[in-house]
Amino acid sequence: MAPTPRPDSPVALTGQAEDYLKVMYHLERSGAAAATSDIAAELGVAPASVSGMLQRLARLGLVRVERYRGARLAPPGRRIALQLIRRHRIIESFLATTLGYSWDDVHAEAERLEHAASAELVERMAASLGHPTTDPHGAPIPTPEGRVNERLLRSIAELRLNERARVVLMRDRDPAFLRYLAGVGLRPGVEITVVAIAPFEGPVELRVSRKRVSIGASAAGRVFVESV
Amino acid sequence: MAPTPRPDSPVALTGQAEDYLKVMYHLERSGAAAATSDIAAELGVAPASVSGMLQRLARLGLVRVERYRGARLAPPGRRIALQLIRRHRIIESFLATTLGYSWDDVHAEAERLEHAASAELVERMAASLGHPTTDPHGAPIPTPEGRVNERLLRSIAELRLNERARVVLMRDRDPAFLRYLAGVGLRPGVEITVVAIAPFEGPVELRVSRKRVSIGASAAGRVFVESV
DNA sequence: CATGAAAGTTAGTGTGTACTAACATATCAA
DNA sequence: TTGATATGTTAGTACACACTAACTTTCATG
Repeated sequence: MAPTPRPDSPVALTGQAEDYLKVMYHLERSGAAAATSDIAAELGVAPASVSGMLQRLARLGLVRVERYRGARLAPPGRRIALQLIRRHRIIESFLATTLGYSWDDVHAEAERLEHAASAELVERMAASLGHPTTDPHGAPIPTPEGRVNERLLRSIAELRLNERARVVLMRDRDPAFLRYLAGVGLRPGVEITVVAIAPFEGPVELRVSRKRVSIGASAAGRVFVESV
Repeated sequence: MAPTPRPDSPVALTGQAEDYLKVMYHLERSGAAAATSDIAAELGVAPASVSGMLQRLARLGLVRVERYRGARLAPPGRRIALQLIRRHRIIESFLATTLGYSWDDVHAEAERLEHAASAELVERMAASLGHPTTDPHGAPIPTPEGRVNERLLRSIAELRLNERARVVLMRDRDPAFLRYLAGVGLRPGVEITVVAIAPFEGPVELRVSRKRVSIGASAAGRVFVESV
């Protein structure tokens, strides 16, 4: 028996396979194909495992792999990823609203429940929340069919002076780097404003939740944001 | 990596292994050791698969197997089973109470969620329900530590005239038989009263939710009930 | 543009969980 | 007591998913 698929999923995927699709969706938001090593870092598995899974997903028509240069979601894979993201965001909202979870705690719980919850459960949760279209971080919740209107992703390095934006993801696998970013307040969901840009690939100065922060140009190139 | 265990489980078991323990718990309630074929029928797997899993669970100290004559839960296995049953019953109650599920629909959903929900989530649900000690069918909800006060299980054939009892489980693998029982109203949770007992292994007449039902002695021996 | 580092893939292996087919044990009935 | 039947186990296989080690491709840079 395959490991407990949900009854309503179109193609019966395991939770692991779903996670690969979700991670790929997030990685692709910055425009490029999802790199094997980025997927691996995001999921905490070895790159070799990613190669294997991508082949399985390609066989199912969910992703398109270009050997040695990353993979992109095929439309059916993208739909599944978006439905998973819908589940995730609605479950998070529900747990926080109805069960008094703090916003830091919901993520891990939602991460597991999103693979077990049926479409019906998610829709009941959505209904009890009044069918929200964004989660409390402002991230849009895809429709049940898997449509979203997500804004263009750019890196901080591409922003203009005084521009405001919301941090969406970090494109880096180094935990020390991620800790550094979190330490200065750069976490997904946070709003920033560009206060100054030094010339010649110099540092970018930001306002991050009322504090001034200066980060190097290369760090700025790895933190992705969307317009607000 | 092991397939996504919950962070709080004492021994990190997969959802499948947990299901075996749960089914064994229910089967053992009628006193005898759980038979390989009964576990197989309950889980919808081949008996050979059960033999294999029982060996793995025995290695973990969760069950004690007597070759060719069934298996029983060891105390740690029983504790895990009871915690799973707690999860299940609280999740069912929560879905029905808070999200408007009907009592027929909750089972399948809870069946999947019970493996994904953390102890914290279950306790939050329990708190929001006012820490119930029985589910709406009257079945007792084990404590978080895995204690219950379950009444003795007997078959309908062992009941006395006019005795009332609640159906708990059917000890049979034949789907046609199970359909027949469901057809006459004999389903887990239903209350029955013995109205007449024919002598010489004759049929037993019952009142099942306001209707009179007569079942054969051998069928009566396979439907297990608890006192109310 | 050659080359070495970084990134990706393949090969081989292990574990969990399932299956079927073949064999072993238990049990009931003659 | 001895079979026949029901029940249970082993052996061999498959698939999903992970790993490490070894190999290949890409790409940046001297």
